Amino acid sequence: MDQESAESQQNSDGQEASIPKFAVRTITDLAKLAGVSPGTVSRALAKSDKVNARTRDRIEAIAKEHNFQLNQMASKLRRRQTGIIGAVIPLGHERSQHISDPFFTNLLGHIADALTENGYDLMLRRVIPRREEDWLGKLIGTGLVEGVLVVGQSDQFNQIERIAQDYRPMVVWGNYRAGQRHCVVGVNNERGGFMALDHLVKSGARRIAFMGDSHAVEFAARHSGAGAAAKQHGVGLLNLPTHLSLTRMREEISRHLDQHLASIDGIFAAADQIASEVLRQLLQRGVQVPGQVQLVGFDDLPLADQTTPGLTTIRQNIEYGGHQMVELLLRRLNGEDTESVVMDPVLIVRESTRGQTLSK
Amino acid sequence: MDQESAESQQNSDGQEASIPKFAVRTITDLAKLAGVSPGTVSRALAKSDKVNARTRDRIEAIAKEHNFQLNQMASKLRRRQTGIIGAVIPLGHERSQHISDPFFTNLLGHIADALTENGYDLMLRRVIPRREEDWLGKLIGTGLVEGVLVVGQSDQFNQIERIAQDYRPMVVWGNYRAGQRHCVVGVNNERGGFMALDHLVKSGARRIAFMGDSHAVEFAARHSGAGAAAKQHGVGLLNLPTHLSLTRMREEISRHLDQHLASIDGIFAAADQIASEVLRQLLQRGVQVPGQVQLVGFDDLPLADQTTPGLTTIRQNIEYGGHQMVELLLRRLNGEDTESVVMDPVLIVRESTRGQTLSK
DNA sequence: CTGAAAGCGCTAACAA
DNA sequence: TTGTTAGCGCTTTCAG
Repeated sequence: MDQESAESQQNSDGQEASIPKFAVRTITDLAKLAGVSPGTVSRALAKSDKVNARTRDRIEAIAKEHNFQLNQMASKLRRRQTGIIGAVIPLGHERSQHISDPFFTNLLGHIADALTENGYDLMLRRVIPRREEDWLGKLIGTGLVEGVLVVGQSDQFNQIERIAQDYRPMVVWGNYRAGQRHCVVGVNNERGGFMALDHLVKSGARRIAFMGDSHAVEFAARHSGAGAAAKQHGVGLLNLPTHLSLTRMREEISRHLDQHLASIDGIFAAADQIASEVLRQLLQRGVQVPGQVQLVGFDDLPLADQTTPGLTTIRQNIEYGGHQMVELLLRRLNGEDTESVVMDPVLIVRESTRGQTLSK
Repeated sequence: MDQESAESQQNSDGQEASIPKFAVRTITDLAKLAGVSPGTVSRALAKSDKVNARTRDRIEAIAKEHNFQLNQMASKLRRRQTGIIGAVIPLGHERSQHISDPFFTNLLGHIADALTENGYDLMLRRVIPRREEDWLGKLIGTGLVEGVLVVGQSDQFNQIERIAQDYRPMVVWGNYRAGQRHCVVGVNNERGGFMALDHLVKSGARRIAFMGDSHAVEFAARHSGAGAAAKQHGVGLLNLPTHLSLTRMREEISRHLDQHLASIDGIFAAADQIASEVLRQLLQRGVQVPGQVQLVGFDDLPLADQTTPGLTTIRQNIEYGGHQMVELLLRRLNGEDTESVVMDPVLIVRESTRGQTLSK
């Protein structure tokens, strides 16, 4: 219908006074300008070698001049590849919707970088599993994403496992459980928990409390590992449930300390943020750390090195983990079948314990 | 060609033993099963009222049974709407690629929530402007995103301004400068800086240092506001450049303190993370806070309330800011032309200063 | 209320 | 090396 107006440089509506250049939005527009067919333009822009170098350069020049960019939607549809990876953070174990665990946001940063390096884009989604039943299936089934990275298992182990049965390109950050189906990257939480408690005992603590939220798989594993170590050493382990959201955490810790401070000399906090708040409340109460109570955290976030005294903690290599997740996903996208990666935790001794390094 | 095999339930390849149900991937497959045309299926799935309620229910049932989901790529292409918002964090002022300012990741969380509530998806991209020349244009021009949220201006004010000239659906977190073109949401940094310094002076400090990275627009504004307050009170303001990346920050602060500690009694750190590290190093050196040196931060991150002594700081309402950004973007997507939003900073007095509240 | 038909903008055979 | 053609899977007129 109005193709003939395409060539005309003048604009009769008189709106745009400046440079009435014909807007070149489609590959066909560009083809017309270059005097070639759309197919050739497509090949040129894809830097295909099946096109004359000279024409390619010419087309590229025109494209740049009009700063033309391919319509990704169309391209992706046709090629049946989206180049998009979905990252989803399930918030099942925290009612508070707005919690932002610095560990996860950190991990996400590394994931984003690794994906970008490999030419993929990242679609981020935070979901409250309770509200949306089939949160994973809904993300996957639409054909929008080529693969999925799940950041944290929350309390959704079974749901993830179910999806993994017939969906390959998925990698999960979390805890590995023997015989599981989905490909997971994470630290050996059980072992980390064991090390934390072992270190406390070897540093002289005898009446030790665990603080964390055992509804989340990873925390549960840390608790279980700590329990094993306690048993082995013949000491008890008091379980004091504590959530991650700051406001809840505060009052819970306060209550825990009110009730149990007198009878404990060691605390294993299942996350550094918890440890940091515990430390603060201990100091506020005039308790000596590590003099009266020794304290071990988990994660080795930057903040662990920022408190006074510095926090003894169990390190997870978050950067390595993020890159590992992406690499495994890429392999899976490629048809390979990858094993889970369980990283060894490392004990970092700072000043919140009396400094006995873990004897191997 | 092979349409006739569609109806057949048996699979001659003998691969899948379990439930050889015909895979229904396209709207056309579904249409066949339901005995209607693709168009009707499309309408039914879109819950259009131009379709018989009974047929709609039937189609929905079949869809659920085969858990069919629309191919988003195709749908988006056809409707010329992607439902995707791009969020981009420019990392221009930090060489270190892997910095993850907790303030921004926090903000991002709120943005993600607000977008989800409005049915949009979020595509996240972190860019190093130096490497990619036209980072904003490249994100916008592809038709992949319907709008863009820029999280932090970094040192890219001009680039953003350039794009804003002819691209409407963009909202930026950052500093407002009179007469600027792009729509920005942020706190009045100049004023915040003023308040911080004013508070230090009113609390008795006279020889005050500023620590921050003035290459970033927002920090520069905080510095400038602090300078104005200093001038008004007739005190000096020492500028001690300090970066955000932890390793650099550490040595810089250490050096600053080596050189200037003797001659200062107040520090305004342009971000809470800087303040927190300053505090740590001060305590380590046995300096009394606020006794010998008073300290004010900026942001009011959770960590500001976690240090001992607690950090006096300038609060930005990050949750409100995130929601505001999304709301403005939605309005712009709707054709409205929105003004920038400049929020008032709030002084939060804790223990790192001697506690004089800002006289109004 | 439903079906037929025409594309969204691009890519990939297949010919020339 | 280039042009032509046939769709990717969906939505949306336009008839009926």
